Amino acid sequence: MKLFTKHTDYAIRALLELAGSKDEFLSARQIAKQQRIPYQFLRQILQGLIKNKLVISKEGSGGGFRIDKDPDLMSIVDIIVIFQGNIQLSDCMFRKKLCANRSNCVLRKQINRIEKLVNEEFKSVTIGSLLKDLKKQRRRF
Amino acid sequence: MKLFTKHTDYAIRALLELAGSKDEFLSARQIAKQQRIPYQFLRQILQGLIKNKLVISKEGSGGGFRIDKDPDLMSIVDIIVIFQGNIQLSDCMFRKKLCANRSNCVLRKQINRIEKLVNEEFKSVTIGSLLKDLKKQRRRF
DNA sequence: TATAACTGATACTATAATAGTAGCAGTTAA
DNA sequence: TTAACTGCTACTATTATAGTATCAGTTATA
Ligand code: FES
Ligand code: FES
Repeated sequence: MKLFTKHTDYAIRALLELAGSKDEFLSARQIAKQQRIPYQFLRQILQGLIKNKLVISKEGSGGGFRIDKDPDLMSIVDIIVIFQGNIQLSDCMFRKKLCANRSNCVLRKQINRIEKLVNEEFKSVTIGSLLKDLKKQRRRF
Repeated sequence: MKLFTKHTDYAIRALLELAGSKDEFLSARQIAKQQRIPYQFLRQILQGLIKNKLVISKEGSGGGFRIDKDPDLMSIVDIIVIFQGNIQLSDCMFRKKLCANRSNCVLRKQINRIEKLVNEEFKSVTIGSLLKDLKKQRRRF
């Protein structure tokens, strides 16, 4: 099971990179190289971040991307939602037709409970907090 | 994202069915009909449950399956593990090669933390507890 | 003792989700 | 003018999940 797809994974790395050099524009090429993300794939992802106003871009030579929201307010959940939709641990409700045996579905409420928990937990993990951890880690080693 | 695949989903339903008629042998055909699970698919799943000693089988005419472990000790996690392996919210550690940029991987410890939480929570949900919920529900409606 | 109702085992196919690639059009700095 | 960029979007590859099909062997029962 995957809570993070590569889209999300790479988006987080890219945002960490961007949050780390706040006022500069970094090109997709630079980020891809730094984080070893496939270039064209990263570009798709950056488009997603643009659309959701987490970053802004500058076109043309010397252009690139810059973060456009306080990293402390940018949670992992926000990013997951952009690329994978809402966090759901199981999606039977989402497939238009309901559970085959809906009356049996006592499981659903348990799933929902735990889903909520996961959401809460990941909401508190932000690009800002990760960046802080990252800096701490680098200082130590 | 899927915490439960169909394997797990159907396994839980089948076990609920079996736990509900503890001492009888139910055939795959019966369970499939009752829970509207594709017959051959269900048979695969039951084989998995046999291998892991959650149920026993009786061959031949009049044969079938019977639960073989206290439902209260049979947690959802046990079942997930059989069909999907350990609960992991993200699997980059599992793909033999490590994160492209491992030094950036402050995310990992957060994921692990929340993974642990999910595990704990689902451990407390058992076939026994679900069956109890189910009976309560049926009484009410 | 024939047969219908079963399980054991396993190979196969179909579908959908994820991951990654390619390429053209337009923008901008130098 | 050109090289370094982004915007956009169609395409392909790979993998995971879901589901099907079959054959061999077992057992109750008429
Ligand atoms: S409503 Fe889906 S597990 Fe039931
Ligand atoms: S070790 Fe994988 S998210 Fe990093």
